[in-house]
Amino acid sequence: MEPVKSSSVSSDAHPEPKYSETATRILDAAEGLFVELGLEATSLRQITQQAGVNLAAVNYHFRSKDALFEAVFARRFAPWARECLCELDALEANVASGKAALDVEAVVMCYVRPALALSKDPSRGGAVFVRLFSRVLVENHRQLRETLSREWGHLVTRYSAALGRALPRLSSEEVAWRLHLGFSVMFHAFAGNDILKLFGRSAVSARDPDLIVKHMVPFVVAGMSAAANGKPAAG
Amino acid sequence: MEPVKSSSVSSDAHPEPKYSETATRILDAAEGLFVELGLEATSLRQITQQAGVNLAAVNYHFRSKDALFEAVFARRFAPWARECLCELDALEANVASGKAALDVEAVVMCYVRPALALSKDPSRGGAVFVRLFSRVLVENHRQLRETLSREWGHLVTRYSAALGRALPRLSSEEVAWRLHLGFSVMFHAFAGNDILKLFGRSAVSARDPDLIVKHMVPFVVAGMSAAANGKPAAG
DNA sequence: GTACGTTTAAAACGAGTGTTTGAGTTGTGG
DNA sequence: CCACAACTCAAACACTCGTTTTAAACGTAC
Repeated sequence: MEPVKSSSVSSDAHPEPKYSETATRILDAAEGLFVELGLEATSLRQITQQAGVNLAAVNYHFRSKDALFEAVFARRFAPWARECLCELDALEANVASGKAALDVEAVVMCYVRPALALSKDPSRGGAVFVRLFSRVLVENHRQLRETLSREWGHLVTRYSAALGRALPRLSSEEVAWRLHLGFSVMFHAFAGNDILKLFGRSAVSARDPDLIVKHMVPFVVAGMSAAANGKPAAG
Repeated sequence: MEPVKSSSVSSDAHPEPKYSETATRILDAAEGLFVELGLEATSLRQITQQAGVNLAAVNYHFRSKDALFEAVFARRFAPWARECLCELDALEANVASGKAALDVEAVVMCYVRPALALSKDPSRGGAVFVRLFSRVLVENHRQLRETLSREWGHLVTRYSAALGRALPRLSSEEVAWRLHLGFSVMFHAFAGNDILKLFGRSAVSARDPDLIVKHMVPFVVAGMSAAANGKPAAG
């Protein structure tokens, strides 16, 4: 009676849940509407109408609206997180074998490359998922806390360790701040959260992923590598 | 019959609308709930209950839920925008009279000082409003487009011109990108959007405004002042 | 006192929500 | 053929939403 899949983001090997065509259509429609209108403002009837399926199908394939939201998110998040980990593993392997230097830019690129690949691949959600991710961050959805915090926390720990090795003269507290600030830029830049635009047109075409990377990486690398407390803050 | 105030953010001089005590209590309650739950997820009944007023009062003092949201936002935004403009005016006056140098940090501080003052002043919404602002940015609320775009656009033009003078060797397109990226960090840092935390605990106590400024300003100044395309992006 | 504009109170309205039900339809294996 | 899943469908459920309506209380001027 109930085909409800287990909704862990990824437990061990590759428990990637396979969805039926109807379920996939629901996920696709929901993904687009959630990012455009928000979770609360999107009704199941809008989703099923856009997906061309019956209303009850969403409660059949998924358990509830909240569970659907979780599934929408988990479907995209897990592969992307795996890719980030692969980048970090590759970097550390290359550093260990002397084939690469562990500098700030190398760490930054371990995040930029998966985000760039994701942004350019519509079959994995493309930029839509990145925007959904940023909404989740700001809106603080409770239902994703447990699902996310474990995997995400692991990733953060890895990035933090790598950046700490790239910035050996900084205290661990300062490394944490650099990571916090640097990831803030990268994350919101990929999500297209253009504060300068704010409903108007911007001087910056902030939606082309390659352009974003081109201008963003030097900015982030310079910020992360800034001299420790070169100047007092409040002048 | 209808005490509905004009809801322009600020037309000319100081048309600061004065609200009755009931209306103020509604605004305060709505502000907190909107930022905590989001616009759609917050019901008028929650607002009026927390404010200790009757349900119909919100449709009497304001016209509708959307108009209330606009009023909540406008009440905080206008004074803050004025403060930003004052900072820019003061900087340019000091530069003109030779009392100050127009460097990147000076421009950054023209944004940081008002944001810091606002964050530390609960009587003007404090950090709550900054978080509301960031929700508005990400959620792309239609009802604020017209209200905001004019004033905000003016502010952006001023900051852009100032930064352009502080970075004379950069093209105007690159200046726009620096402004975009720098404001992204500052804005989300003040809003407390901690991507590293993401529901878990963070290594960074990202909610103390003074600490934020201390670590953020060197980061942003270094990023904005980075050498133009010092390194190719994708390796 | 009466009259009036202002503000609050409680109840009701119609529309839309997430969810459930139960019957109907398909496809596959014995 | 039948049985048994997997799945779809239309209708209904109980509920909450924003908004409106109606009546009542308040202060002030005549």
